[in-house]
Amino acid sequence: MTAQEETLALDSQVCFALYAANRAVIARYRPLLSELGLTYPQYLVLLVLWEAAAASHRLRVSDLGLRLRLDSGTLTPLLKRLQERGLVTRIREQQDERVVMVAVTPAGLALREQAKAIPARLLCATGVEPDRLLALRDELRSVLAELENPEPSDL
Amino acid sequence: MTAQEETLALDSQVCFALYAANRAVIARYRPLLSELGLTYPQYLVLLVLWEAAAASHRLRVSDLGLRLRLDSGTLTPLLKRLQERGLVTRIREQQDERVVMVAVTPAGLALREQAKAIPARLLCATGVEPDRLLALRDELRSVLAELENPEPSDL
DNA sequence: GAATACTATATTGTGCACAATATAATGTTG
DNA sequence: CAACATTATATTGTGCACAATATAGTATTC
Repeated sequence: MTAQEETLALDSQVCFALYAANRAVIARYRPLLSELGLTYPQYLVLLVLWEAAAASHRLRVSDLGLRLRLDSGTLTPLLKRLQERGLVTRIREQQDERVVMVAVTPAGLALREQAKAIPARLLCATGVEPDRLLALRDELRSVLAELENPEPSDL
Repeated sequence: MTAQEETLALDSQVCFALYAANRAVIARYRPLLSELGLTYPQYLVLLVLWEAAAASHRLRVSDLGLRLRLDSGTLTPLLKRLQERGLVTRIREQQDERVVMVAVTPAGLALREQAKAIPARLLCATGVEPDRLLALRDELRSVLAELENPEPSDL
């Protein structure tokens, strides 16, 4: 196998490890989130909204998108589903009617109490050491930052 | 912030780092794969099929699924699209007609020549050090293996 | 060897992701 | 202030993921 062929081997690729690990994590979350009637992306959206509510920060759809790296094509229907369930409000601004503010309702905030136990339950169920996870998170963040740079500076 | 609330902060979660990094990697692949008319999952499928062809191994749909952790609901339509483009064949076995064998066509194999340059081009474009990527890959694999265990052994 | 269980793939339906475009409001410029 | 550009969200269309179910072929058991 040549060097270039070797790099095309599935198992040698970081990208596949990332792809598979991401889906495996989501699969582990699924039964726990299903108890709350939430999907994984909905849960991530609520994490941001819960934080904003705790800090009394108002959030626009685009703020959510920046934070989660998702666009309106993903967020609009997702938020509508959460709204239909009475978990969030979507209110168009009066000063600037292009803007839609998103916030959790009391019912949405109440879900947070049930969600609190999820990270610990997951950690417990999978048995991965917390220190390794923290190190992995930091490394992923660092790689993410490099990937989001338009180009490497030294070219 | 209590310890349980802290674990609910978006930025403290490994899961989000994994989710965001995975999509960032795919976004980096997208323009390169688009030159070949491929999506990222289609590329992963072809990686496996190219390897199988090189090793003269015959692959069933379920073999692909095991390798990529995808089920027929994902693979069947994806493979049909590749088949429509003349890149793969899907042939039902005569001995056991429940089984469908998948293989690349000559046109599909030809795509491999163009795909060979992709990993190097990506590495170059992102400027992440190869050693860090290898370490990250190994750590992700290890976590994946633990996640795919039904339960931790020490409970 | 007919009833039953099992296996492999396909189909259907829901919910993301994301590109492309549309809509509508706001800013800007001559 | 009218033409134009810009901004923010929504809509449409395609392609995954995955649960649930269907279909159809194979193996087993009495």
